[in-house]
Amino acid sequence: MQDTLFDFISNYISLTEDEKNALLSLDLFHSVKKGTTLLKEGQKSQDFYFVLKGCIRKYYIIDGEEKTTAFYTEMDALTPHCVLTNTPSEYFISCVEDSILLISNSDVSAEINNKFPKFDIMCRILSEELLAKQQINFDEFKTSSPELRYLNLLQNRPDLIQRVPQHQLASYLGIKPQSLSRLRARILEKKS
Amino acid sequence: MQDTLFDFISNYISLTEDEKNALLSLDLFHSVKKGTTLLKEGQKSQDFYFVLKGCIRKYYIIDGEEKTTAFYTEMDALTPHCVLTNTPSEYFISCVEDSILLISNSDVSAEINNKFPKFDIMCRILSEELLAKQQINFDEFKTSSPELRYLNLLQNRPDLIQRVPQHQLASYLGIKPQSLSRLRARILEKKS
DNA sequence: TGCATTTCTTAACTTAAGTGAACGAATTAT
DNA sequence: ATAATTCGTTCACTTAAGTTAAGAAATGCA
Repeated sequence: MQDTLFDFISNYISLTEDEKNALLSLDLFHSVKKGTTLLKEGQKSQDFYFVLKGCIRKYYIIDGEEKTTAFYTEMDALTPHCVLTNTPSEYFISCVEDSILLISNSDVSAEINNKFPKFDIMCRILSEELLAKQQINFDEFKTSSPELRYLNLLQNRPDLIQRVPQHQLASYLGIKPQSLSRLRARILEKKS
Repeated sequence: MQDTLFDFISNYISLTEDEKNALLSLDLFHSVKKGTTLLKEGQKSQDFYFVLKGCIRKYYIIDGEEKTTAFYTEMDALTPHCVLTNTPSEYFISCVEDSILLISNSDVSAEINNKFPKFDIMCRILSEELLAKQQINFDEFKTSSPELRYLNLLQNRPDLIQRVPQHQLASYLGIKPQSLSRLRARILEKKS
């Protein structure tokens, strides 16, 4: 399981065995059951997450309705907005599948960065990469219709469509579950 | 005019007069006429922009249609994606109004960061802030209808509605100009 | 296992956005 | 200053998404 973590890290920096062991000794790995809520609206938290296995999602509740805005799967990192701003969270984070997560916080990561300055470098690259990805994603969403968004998802993250409930997918695409059903039927129609 | 720049910078780090003069001596300020294209699709570039006065926009051309995904006004910074990845740009950047811009590039900013390590700190805070803002923006867009997006814009960036052509605004909201006209008429109707 | 709940799909109807066209107003170019 | 283009709005019509409701399928729980 930790292999996923070290694979990920090796994309950015290289670690000695000692460093790897130091990381593992921090005991940051957690098994989380499907359906568990990791962060609630209104709650303050210092924790950020790295998905080793499974899937977590971020969602708002607006007028009593869940609006899912992101899914995080293997090798995705999530730092909630409230951690950065130290304000109550505006959204929820919960587990879509039984998952194994690395859960850390500012204190721990400050300690790590202290011991291994390399990590600072990785964090910088990571956040730069993330910003770039985020912008492209945003642009893609803005410039596409719901149907195109679905087709893009089918291309880029086909696994999501299998592992995530339809009604969560629908709100992720910016539409209602009924519209997603219809849209899929429409696409099948066209193919034949 | 440079006051805008120093006001901005003072939010992050403090500069001595010497440092300010060193910055000014680099001659990074440019006057750009309305309608000027700063970056074209397919083009590679190392330049990034900081808006001192005026407004620039980022847009894609998809199926022959302009899709505006962002407006940058006073105190906004824009680093095109192609600068980060050193790939041909997927979008255009052009001037909405006569503007005064700070235009810099990796070489110059490496030089600045070398002379004034402070700047590195500012850049890190900036990109962290930007990422956070970007995420909130994205979520807001995803969870809103075109009408709500327009009303939010009216709240948060009322100036944009005045200074930007309606058809560019429309595509920024993810709809056609005709729909924006209708939507505005609908809102006026409701008010009365 | 069986019951209850949640989830997914289908359908009919409503509402809002897309499309194509027309026309006046504003802007730009000559 | 005038002609030409671009821009914004309106309209009629089409298409797609929202809404409400119902039933089937899957899931969770006792």
